[in-house]
Amino acid sequence: MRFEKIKVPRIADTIVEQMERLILDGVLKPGEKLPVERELSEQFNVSRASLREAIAILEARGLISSRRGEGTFVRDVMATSLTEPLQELMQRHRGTVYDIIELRHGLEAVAAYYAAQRGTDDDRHIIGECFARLVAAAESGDEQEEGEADLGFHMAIAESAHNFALAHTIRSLFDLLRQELGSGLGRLRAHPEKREALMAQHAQIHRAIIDRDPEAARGAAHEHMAYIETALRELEAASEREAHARRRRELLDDRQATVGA
Amino acid sequence: MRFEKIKVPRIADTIVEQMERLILDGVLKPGEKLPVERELSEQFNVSRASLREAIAILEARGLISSRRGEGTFVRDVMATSLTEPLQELMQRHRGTVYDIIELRHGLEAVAAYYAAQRGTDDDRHIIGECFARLVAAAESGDEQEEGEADLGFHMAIAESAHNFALAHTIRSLFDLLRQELGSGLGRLRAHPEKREALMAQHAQIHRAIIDRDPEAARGAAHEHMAYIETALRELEAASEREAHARRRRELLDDRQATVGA
DNA sequence: GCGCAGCAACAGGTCTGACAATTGAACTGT
DNA sequence: ACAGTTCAATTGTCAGACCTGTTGCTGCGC
Repeated sequence: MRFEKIKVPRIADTIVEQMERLILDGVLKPGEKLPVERELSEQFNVSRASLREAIAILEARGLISSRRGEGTFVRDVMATSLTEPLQELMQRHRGTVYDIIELRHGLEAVAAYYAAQRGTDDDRHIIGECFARLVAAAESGDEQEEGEADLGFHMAIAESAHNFALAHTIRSLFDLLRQELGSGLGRLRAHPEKREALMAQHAQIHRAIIDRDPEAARGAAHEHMAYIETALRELEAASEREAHARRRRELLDDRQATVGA
Repeated sequence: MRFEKIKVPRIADTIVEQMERLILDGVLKPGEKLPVERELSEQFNVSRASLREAIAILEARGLISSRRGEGTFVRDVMATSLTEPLQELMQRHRGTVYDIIELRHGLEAVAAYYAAQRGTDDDRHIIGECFARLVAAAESGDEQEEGEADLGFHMAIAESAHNFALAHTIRSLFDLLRQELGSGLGRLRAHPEKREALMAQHAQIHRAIIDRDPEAARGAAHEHMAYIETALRELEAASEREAHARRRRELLDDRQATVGA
């Protein structure tokens, strides 16, 4: 006979559940101030330590926010993105995106190599169609469509390598990068000369695979990813400089205003 | 004049950030048991209450999980997105082992390259120790130990590449291969000349990384994996031929027996 | 009345030490 | 060898204290 293992929920979790319910049901409205911790712990009949753990969890989920000296407040719960833990982790730590791009760098090169080596006629046909879609999207100027077509093109290559594990891994990397990379690549494509460089690289990869030239395909994929990596880094550095300059200008304006007055 | 509001981060948040970093960097490996709370709070020089809030947050984010009476453990954040579907895939399709080896082929080359390029002194020291362990295991003749030491050596290289995505992907591949590949590599090492070839390749990779020669490291890793791939395929073909010959002989024996009777 | 310094109450943040509940392993008697 | 018991380890919970930032009041001088 099988019995469920008895679970003894922690007090903090129970409190979190209750308060989550209250917030989601709208009993606790956004912006509202919660009772003070000491009072709450009395109402729940738990120690303040347990209550504080519950608050820490709720704050981690973005449902409430507490400020020392002021109190604890209910936040707007619009952003209840139920993303995977890893994605949240990546958003909090800058630089992890480059780790993934770097990994993709290596994998794309391998995928292009094998796609050129053992892709079938069907594979090449599909890759050709994806490439045509990418070109069309680029000419139409539809940002969204272009991004999707880009991913589709690379995915078609990965599939053509005829390696389950490789295709699967590349696909998961895409999933991880979809939001992060989307905006970055969008800004990248805003520069005409960079946009053309990307398209030229895509064409080169396409050509090499159609020509069944594994080495050339690998080289082209390598160049493509290297270009993306450095271009994104430059972009980030540029926007950083911009922010810095803006801060300086604001400071200067303030000073002049003071002198003028 | 505009000044940034000075922020006083809570202790718990600081701890969370540090531990997340450790998990990303692979210092805290999936499944690993953390030090007990009292010891941790001592190391961080904070009270146990603050540490527990940090733990509660990390648990809410799905990065760790703690069980009363047992301890606190690091969860596998990559598992959901990388390993899980791959495992199903492997069980459904036979012969995907070579796909995975091929994938590993590409990953190991990249890992060796970056390990040589940006491995720290500590990293090289660890790799050296793992290599020594591997050599010792090979001389002692302990099959089990040699297999583990082999994986440990490669894992040390992967971690020295300082790319969390790469390290975690290779780790999950090892988990997949551990059962499947163990026997294959064991039979491979049964042949003295192949065993020596593998060891020579390991030594070459080791040397290249210690010498900080990325290209050489990548080349050595490439050769190593290519050798394993072809050797395993030959081994399989050989045992296939053997089985075929045996079937033929059995068939022949049966016929003779029939004639005799 | 107005502006301001100082002060006090308040609220979250941290620390300490203790005890409770649970688990896994060591131990012990048979 | 095995079943049952004990025990140490570890997280969970509690109570109380003190620290630190925030708010707003109060009283003073003008």
